[in-house]
Amino acid sequence: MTGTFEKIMRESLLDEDVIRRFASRCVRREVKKGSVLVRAGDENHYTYNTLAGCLRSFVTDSKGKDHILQFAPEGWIIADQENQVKASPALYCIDAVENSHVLEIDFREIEDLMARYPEVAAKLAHLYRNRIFALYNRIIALVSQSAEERYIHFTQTYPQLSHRLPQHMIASYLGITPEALSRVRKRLLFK
Amino acid sequence: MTGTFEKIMRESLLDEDVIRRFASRCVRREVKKGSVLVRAGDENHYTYNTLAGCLRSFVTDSKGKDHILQFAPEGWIIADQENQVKASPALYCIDAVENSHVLEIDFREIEDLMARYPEVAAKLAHLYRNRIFALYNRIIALVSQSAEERYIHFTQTYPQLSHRLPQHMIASYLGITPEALSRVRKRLLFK
DNA sequence: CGCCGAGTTGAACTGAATCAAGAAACGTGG
DNA sequence: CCACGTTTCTTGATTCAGTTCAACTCGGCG
Repeated sequence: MTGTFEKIMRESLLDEDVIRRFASRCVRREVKKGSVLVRAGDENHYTYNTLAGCLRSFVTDSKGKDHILQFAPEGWIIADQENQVKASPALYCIDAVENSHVLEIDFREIEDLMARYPEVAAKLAHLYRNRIFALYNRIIALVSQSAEERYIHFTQTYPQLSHRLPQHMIASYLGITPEALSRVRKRLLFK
Repeated sequence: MTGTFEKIMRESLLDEDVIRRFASRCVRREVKKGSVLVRAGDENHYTYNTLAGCLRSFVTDSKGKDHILQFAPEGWIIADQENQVKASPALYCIDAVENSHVLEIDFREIEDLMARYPEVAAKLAHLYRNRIFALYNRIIALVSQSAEERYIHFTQTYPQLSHRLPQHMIASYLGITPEALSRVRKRLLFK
């Protein structure tokens, strides 16, 4: 199974040995469910590409409550890049929701790649842009929809994920409590 | 006053005549406060770069309520790019919050620029990435903070904007009602 | 078998929405 | 420059979605 960055590089028609050199600097890791890849507050230089399984990123707020920012099932890229760009400690935690295979990539390798091969940067720009669309949609959902509407929308958008993930994580992602989600689901049974 | 894209092209050391050609295809427009640049549901091919004044983008939800997604004061870029990438009608409206000077850029010009000059794409990738950070922070704020906390954070992050904008627009951006914001402000006076 | 995390259910509470009405600020035309 | 109508902002009363806290069930796993 080949990583997302490799795929992008290949689509950008980079030399095979450039790709190999990049790939050689990525570390394939097998991580157990629950293991932590990035801990908030620590220094962190890695971006992860899930090959199998599922990762997530989350923040812990001032009241000690967790909020899931993103899930990263197969093929997804997940990272707390903000701390890396700004050279500050990690803001988010990243851990494994399931036993997973991941590619661990040094952030500087990606920066280097973007600087050296702008065609890769162009592809990443499209990737980023799509992420922006998704985030705007999530913001709209948060400000305009009820918990029930957001849950329905989630199950429709990510039908596979909504079966794989524990309910309390979905609740956290949707910005509601596990109790509230439980009640929403109960209500939906009668519809 | 030169546009943001021009600045990026110049930083990317593109030929002066390429820059001029791009600039010649942008339309400088003077828009009155309240005038609508993009109407949801319409076809739309433009990205806007505010030179002076302030624009905003917003959605109208199923209950007829507006939600502001973004403000674009001087130097900012604003667009509903999702509809353009997907060749579907606009999802958002964009209008002028103040009398403004804007640069109207055909989306295809930008796509073209990115395809032809990957170094520009690389710069845009960084721009997009920063937008992603901001959006994540906004999501975290929405799920973890009270209306009061979000308002305080907004005034600290955008002190200039928080004075220029009408209160009900700030409320809309924060995802609360104007009444709620009015009460929050009253409460803050006693602190 | 016993434990522990996940999910459910109930009851009380609360932050913000809603609805309604009034006050203040604004700009537009005479 | 004033008068008017239109937004914008404020304040109060009520309602409601979702939180909180606590107790209980269930299923898996050592």
